[in-house]
Amino acid sequence: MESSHRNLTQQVVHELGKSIFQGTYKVGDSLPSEAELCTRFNISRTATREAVKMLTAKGLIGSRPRQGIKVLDSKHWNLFDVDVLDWILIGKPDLYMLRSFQQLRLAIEAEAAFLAAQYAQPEDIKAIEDALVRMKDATNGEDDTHEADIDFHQSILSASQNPFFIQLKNFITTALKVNLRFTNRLKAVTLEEYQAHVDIFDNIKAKDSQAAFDGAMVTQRATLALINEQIQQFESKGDS
Amino acid sequence: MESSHRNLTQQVVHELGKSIFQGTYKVGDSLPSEAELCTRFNISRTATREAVKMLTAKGLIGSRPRQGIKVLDSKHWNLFDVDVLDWILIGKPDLYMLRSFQQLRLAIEAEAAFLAAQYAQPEDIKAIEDALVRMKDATNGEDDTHEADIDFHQSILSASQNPFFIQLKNFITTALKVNLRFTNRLKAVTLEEYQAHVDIFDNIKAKDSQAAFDGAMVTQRATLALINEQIQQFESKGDS
DNA sequence: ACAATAGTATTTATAATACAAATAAAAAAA
DNA sequence: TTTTTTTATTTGTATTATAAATACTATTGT
Repeated sequence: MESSHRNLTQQVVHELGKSIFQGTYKVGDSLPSEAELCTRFNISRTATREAVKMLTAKGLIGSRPRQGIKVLDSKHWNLFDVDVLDWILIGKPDLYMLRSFQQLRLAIEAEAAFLAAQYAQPEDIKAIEDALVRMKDATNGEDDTHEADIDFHQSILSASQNPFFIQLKNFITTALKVNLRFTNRLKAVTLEEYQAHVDIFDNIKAKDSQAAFDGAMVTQRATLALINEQIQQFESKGDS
Repeated sequence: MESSHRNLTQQVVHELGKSIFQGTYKVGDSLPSEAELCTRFNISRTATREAVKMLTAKGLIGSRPRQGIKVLDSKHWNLFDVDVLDWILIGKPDLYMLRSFQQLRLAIEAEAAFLAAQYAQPEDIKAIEDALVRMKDATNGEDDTHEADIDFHQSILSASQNPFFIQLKNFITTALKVNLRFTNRLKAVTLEEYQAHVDIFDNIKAKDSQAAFDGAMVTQRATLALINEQIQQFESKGDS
């Protein structure tokens, strides 16, 4: 039995949300009617309707009398919602989705580094440094590389002191997880990658915002280039 | 009577959402209990609960038995939700909020221009150009400057072909509106500003992504610098 | 045959009531 | 004082009933 710590309504929200991103219900499709959802999940109309309302609030579906419940066009989806990002991940994103993540990551993380260099407080610097230490330890197998990596990027966003960048922690975290799916290296980050992180940190600590920006940008563009190569490879294979 | 085209639940969502961003209920505060909300809005528990669930889905509030309904910490708020952005605007954002908007705008719009140069389809180019024409007309008072400006920025985001950038249209639109609040120029954009837009468009059309990026970045950094000046002025005035 | 109209059926929207579950606060016991 | 038990309050879920919206059907008139 999964996620029984959540209440009924939230479980249904999760199930339906997953279904949408797994393609069970596509854009424009009708979901089962309230009545049918009740019987299918064996719950009351109250719980069903509340679940529907929550998905409505996240921009995934819309409901009108007689017309039923329909999946809205994806332009309405709140892609930066924590739950939605979870469902994207569960829905097994493809290479194109990975690229979309990386394209926005690049934009956000470079400027976040810039702002961190300007506005980071001592405790922010410490948080970044801590994550960095754990990354180094991880290269020796002493810690989880991936978690430390996530913490590193998250603490830079925090250091920006900007609520919008901070809210994008969810997005960046999911982006890193998607990335991991494709690169699926069994072990630590390379020393080269680690050094790039250190360089960015040094520039943030030194309050050299432009250097921090440039450093992050170079790293991110490199990652994006790799993804584009993979896509090109994939597409030429498909053409033959 | 306002917003009577929406159904009851959504009206309550709007009222409560507004209240939170207007400071009626602050982070950590309890909202009135379900029972009290029912009497206050003169609606059934059904409608009340559905409204609460929608705000919960947007990350604004949380509810637990006996503890009641509380405003969550702002780090949980879905700041990129259309409704939330509306409420931010209604809540009369200050200079610091304006800066936060601008900081993220800068990151997004520069890279969006970069991607637009790479991936824009003919119809995207046309949409950008159309907006540009309407902006020029607006300098002669023939059209609404602000709307044309919004369309210009939105169509660049569309041209990126990236769902995440496209979802950020709401954010950019709100950012532009917040900006307008502070600069509150009665009339058109200056010719200088207009020319900057044209330059970016030309580079996108010429598929020179780096130039498009640089052009957008310069413009955005200039805007940010202006805001920072205003903040500095404001802060020095407050110190005296 | 076609168009406008009226009627019907289906689905969501709202209301009202009842009870269950969680939990904070108070009372009792150790 | 500390722990346990009880109690009261609030949200969570279920059920039933009715209203409102609207797609579909039948009817009517031309």
